[in-house]
Amino acid sequence: MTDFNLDAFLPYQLAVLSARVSAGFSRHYRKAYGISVAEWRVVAHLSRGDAVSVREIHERVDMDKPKVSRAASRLEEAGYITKTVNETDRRLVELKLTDKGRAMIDALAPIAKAYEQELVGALGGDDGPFRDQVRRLGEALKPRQTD
Amino acid sequence: MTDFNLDAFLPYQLAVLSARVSAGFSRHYRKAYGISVAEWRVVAHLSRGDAVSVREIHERVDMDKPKVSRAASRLEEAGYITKTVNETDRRLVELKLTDKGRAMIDALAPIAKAYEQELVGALGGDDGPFRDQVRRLGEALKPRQTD
DNA sequence: GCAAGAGCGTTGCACCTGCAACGGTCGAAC
DNA sequence: GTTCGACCGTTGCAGGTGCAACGCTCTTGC
Repeated sequence: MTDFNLDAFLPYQLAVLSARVSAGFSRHYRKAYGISVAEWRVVAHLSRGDAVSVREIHERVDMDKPKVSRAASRLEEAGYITKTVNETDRRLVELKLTDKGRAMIDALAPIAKAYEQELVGALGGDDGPFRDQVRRLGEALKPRQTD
Repeated sequence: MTDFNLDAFLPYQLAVLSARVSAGFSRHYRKAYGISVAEWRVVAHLSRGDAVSVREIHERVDMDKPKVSRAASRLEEAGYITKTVNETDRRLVELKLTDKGRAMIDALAPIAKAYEQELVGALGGDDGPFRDQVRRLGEALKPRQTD
């Protein structure tokens, strides 16, 4: 009889860890700004400053197009970003932070850094090897087959 | 002006990694058995053999009660488990694998082990330190505060 | 025995997500 | 200039999720 120990199963451990980490951080912006994880990702990506298309975010952040599109719509409705049609290519929609959105990211960025430092502390202070392995695993799984 | 680099943000990296790892594994059972991640977790937890209540799974696996309840209902409908009321405490529902469910976990367990070995390989062969840190981080975030 | 409170699992509801399909726009070939 | 194909973003739809509230059952105290 198979006795499978879920607790020791790496995919499960990672899922639980990731959910806790995300929940721990999202509590910092969920209440204060009313945005979700998906919306946070879009805003964070826009913090670089230049206008970005939906497709670009879809490729850089790992979210599918509809998810980005809806997150952007919610952010626009909340006044954090603007959506304007690119006049040289009217298929593209340019997303851009408003002043309100900029203020939000300015407030959240240090909180994010601090939260990350908490995590690093929990790791024992040296996060280098851990991050390397996270990145290595992510790379190994990036494409799409194995089936 | 804040320039937040999402790619280097640990919570983001973990979320992406976890999603990829889960997707990579779920492809092994999604098509073959038509079950979701939540259902997989319930079945895996039931593989120990004894009947288990919804509440016990809710506590052990990190899923809230409604999620466990619905996953169990789907599994029952698919014929993988049975749900019976505990006669000594009629508030409790005992979940138990059917022969069909047992056959599924017997088939999936080696696949899960093999998949895990793939991940270990991608880590460079020595997964000990990585698992330690995953566990340590998970422990640090287990309770409920930071606010 | 009975009432109040706590525990367990389910259900309602609003929201989000994944996938496929769609309309609008651009570029290439003729 | 037209037509065909590709691309971009949005929308429909079915299904899953989180949270709160509910019904049923057990326990506790009287």
